[in-house]
Amino acid sequence: MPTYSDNGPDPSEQDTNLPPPEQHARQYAAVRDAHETELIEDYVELIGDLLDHAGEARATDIAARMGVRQATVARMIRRLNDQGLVTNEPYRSIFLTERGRTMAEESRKRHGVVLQFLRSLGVDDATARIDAEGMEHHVSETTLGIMHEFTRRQNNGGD
Amino acid sequence: MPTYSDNGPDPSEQDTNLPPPEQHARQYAAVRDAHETELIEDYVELIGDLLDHAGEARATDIAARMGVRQATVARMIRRLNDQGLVTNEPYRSIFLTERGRTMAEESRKRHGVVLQFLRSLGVDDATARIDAEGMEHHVSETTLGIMHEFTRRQNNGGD
DNA sequence: TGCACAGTTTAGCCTTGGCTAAAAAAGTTT
DNA sequence: AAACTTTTTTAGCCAAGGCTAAACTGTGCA
Repeated sequence: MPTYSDNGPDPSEQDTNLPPPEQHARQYAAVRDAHETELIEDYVELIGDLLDHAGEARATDIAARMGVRQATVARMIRRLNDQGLVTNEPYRSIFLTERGRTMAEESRKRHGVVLQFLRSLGVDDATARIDAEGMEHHVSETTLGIMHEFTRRQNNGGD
Repeated sequence: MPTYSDNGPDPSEQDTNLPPPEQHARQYAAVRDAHETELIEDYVELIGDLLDHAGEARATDIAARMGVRQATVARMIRRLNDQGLVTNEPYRSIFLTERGRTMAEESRKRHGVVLQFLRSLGVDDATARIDAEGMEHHVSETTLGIMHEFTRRQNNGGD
């Protein structure tokens, strides 16, 4: 039976010491890597959501939902196109490529797991949505699995 | 006309519907805001840690631990100085101002709560450290409080 | 003392992701 | 069809945060 409280050696000591420099550097590098991809993922996820819910993804709607100007969106769309994540013909709606769809689906799933986890923890909906949006890109697969399991138990148990 | 934007409170539907555009935009805005401050906070936190543990904070050490070049650190130090977070004389070690110390302390605390929470959840130490580094800046006060409480219970209960 | 090396700083390049302003295309209304 | 509005695109500005290369300072050792 896996348990939640199976943490490592004496936690009271571990916080006060710094990790070795190389490990420390890898931690920050992981954060920087996440930053590089996360905006891309957010756009792709949003485009996927818009396609599903509204049937089309227009630059205006993306801009309104991202809270940025259309010019910013236009340039980002070009970048997504360059990276083979979307297809778009001038002055037409935007669609996801196969790769784009895969990314959108993964993002959506990941986002959902984090959001539900936060709700399961007892975080109110509005706060959970904001936090999930930011946390989503910094949660490893390992942690994501644990969050998923936690949520499942919480929902089964609290029935 | 699309109807997806005016969704009711029905909880089973909430995941599949998009939030209203303005709320959606505020979520992304919160993430962008966090990004603006988080690197600053990371530097200040690291400088505080180095001062505590090594007695001084040298640019070389900061660079090694952040995993960036010294030139990058040098410019960041200048920014921190401009913002009244550190004091530094040319070719000398770096120190925190009162404001810097406050920020470092808050960051350290926040970081600690998230890290311990992840450990309490059952995440292994190395993974927890990486995830905490990224998540730290995206966790609201509300959620932080809940995480803290969760950890406390877990540690008391699993004793 | 003087020289070499380590550490720091400066200068300047690149990409990203905001922005505004203005041009161009599409859509709507009269 | 012409005129007006909305949407999209393009051009160009700015700050942030990486980088390299080179200049400068300080320290330690022969």
